[in-house]
Amino acid sequence: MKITFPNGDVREFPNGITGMEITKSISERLAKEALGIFVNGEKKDLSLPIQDDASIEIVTFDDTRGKEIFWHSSAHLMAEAVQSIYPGTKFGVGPAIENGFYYDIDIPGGKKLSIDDLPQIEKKMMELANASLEYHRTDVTWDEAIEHWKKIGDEYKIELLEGLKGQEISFYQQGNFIDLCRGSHVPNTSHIKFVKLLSVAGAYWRGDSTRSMMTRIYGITFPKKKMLDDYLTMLEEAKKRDHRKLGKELELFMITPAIGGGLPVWLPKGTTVRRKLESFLRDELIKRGYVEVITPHIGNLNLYKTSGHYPYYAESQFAPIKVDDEEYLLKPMNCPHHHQIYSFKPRSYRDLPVRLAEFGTVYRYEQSGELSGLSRVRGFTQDDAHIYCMHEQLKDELINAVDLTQLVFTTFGMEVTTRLSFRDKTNTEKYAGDSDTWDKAEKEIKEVADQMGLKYEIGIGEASFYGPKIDFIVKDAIGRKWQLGTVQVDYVMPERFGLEYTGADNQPHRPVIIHRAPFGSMERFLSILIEHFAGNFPFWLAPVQLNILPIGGNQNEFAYNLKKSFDDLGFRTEIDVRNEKINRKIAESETQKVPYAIIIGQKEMDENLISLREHGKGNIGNFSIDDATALFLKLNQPGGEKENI
RNA sequence: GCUGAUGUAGCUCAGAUGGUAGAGCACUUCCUUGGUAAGGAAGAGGUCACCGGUUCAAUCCCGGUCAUCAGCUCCA
Repeated sequence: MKITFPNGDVREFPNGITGMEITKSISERLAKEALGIFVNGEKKDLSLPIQDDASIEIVTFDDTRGKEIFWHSSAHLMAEAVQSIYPGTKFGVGPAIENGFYYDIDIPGGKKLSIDDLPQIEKKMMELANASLEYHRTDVTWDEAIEHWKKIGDEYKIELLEGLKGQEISFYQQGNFIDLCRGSHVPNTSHIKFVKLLSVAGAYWRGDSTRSMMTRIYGITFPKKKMLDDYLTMLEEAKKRDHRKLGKELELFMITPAIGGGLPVWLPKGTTVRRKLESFLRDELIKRGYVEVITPHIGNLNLYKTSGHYPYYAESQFAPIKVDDEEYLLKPMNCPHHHQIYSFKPRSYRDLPVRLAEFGTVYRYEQSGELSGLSRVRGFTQDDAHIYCMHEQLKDELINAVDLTQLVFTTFGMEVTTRLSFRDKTNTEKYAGDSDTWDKAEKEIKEVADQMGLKYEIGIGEASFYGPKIDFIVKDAIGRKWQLGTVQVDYVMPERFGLEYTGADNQPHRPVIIHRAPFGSMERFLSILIEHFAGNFPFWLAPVQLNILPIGGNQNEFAYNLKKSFDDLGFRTEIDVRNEKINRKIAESETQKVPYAIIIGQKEMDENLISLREHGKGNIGNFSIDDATALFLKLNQPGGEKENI
């Protein structure tokens, strides 16, 4: 039979040869490192005989698909270790994930693991790995399978099997551990050389909060020690970027139970950064024909009944406030207020689009377990806007809104993924509006995305209740994904609020609304931005831009005059005239991540120069005050740091 | 909200089997006037998260609350 390799080579092999035998014929080294084989694109075990002409691809740990097989096998290995330490443990699911694997387990007697139990499991895993146990596949009938798991009494596996009726069923066994599994797996456990179990946490069975809580163990394994060490170092480095840590160290924000969990308070330095972001965006809004509005933090409950938000999200809102005979809600979003502004006066087709923008603070009662730094909070400010337009204008407006969002991400050099968030058609309860309108809106969004050449994934069930969205998603320092920017199409609210404009035909028409927020939430955006820059803000955003450090008392007057001239130009300048050595002043300036330290000694005074020290770089030499000022002025523009200096 | 863990000085963390606690940094004062990442000394600073219970005695043991962390669920 003919076997085709990824590079196009075709070689002849006897029928029934296994993947491993082919691998060995290529090289001993590859045979050692091979973890799996793709036969005609299908993932298979290397031990499986190949019967017919096929194209094959052998994967190692260098390949993402190889890692997936490796970590999936590691999950089985961990399960075996757990089973041997805690006999009678029942197993849920144990897949490979982006970085490593997990297994959901249920230990008899309701025992819950803690992080202290993990080293013991790791040790057992290494023991089993060293025993070089083969992963052996057995194809079974559904009846055989169900009988096996009933005998063991693992209701989780039984439930999984119920969903697999009529499909091919296979077991995998290594050592004493048998699992219901589709495969494939690495040849034997000896490939798994280094293991680190990272955390243990609860996880609902089948992700359903009404069902039992299992124990989930997260872990990662590698074939080489250096890989594990590098990964752990990377985790450590990531922790240093954590915005909650940097927020404290750089005095950007605080969260205190004295005010309330999930209610961040912006300290002076954090406020500076936030205001700079706001004015950056405000400048863009003006260029793009938005007008700014301001609306109150609370609104009559009836507004939210009209919009439908109140019934949809009653659980996650702060309780209404009763005043006299009326009830008010801390506003959970800005839209209904903006709709009132739209309705303030009759609108003509000539007025459209109307683009109302507001940095609007909203309050949502998020579940306590969800609160996290600035990323998930109960009070936050959206860079919100609502665009009311005619249907003919919709696509252009969507393009403009997406373009603005992209400008934000490119300005900061952030990596984003784009998701078209569509409804889940099977969940009719969740969505307002009729199905045809939804189809139309989703089609329009997709057309815009395609027209703009966006690379996107489609998220079924991710739409909001009133319409589909284009969402922009980024990862934080420790790899968690967060939605930032969003652009949404809404045919529902114009209907509910009876919004109208008079057309050229002198007849009333319904506008379409675009909800959009390029940053999303200022809080969440800042959290990502802090981590993105690891606290090293570009000059134009830095809370303190220039730190003037006189070497001795004789230079203080010169330094103060210098500070004043920089202050007058609008730079954020600090001066350190403490009776301290210059090394200490520099060290503290570096720790605070101030972009430039300006060092003034007798030499500089004599020559009327300043010595510049760039954060993270060190001394960059002496400059005339004019040259330095020109540099700072250039850097003070958004994106200015990207120009070569 | 759920599972598990954690909560000691402004920050980062030690600590004792139950007898009211300690370091480094920061802070205050004094000495040091210094050239590109932390000079020296002294001092001050704590209801050991909060509320109950057990005990002669609780920061430590038990229960509850709040907050934080990891994850699950949720996210207009």
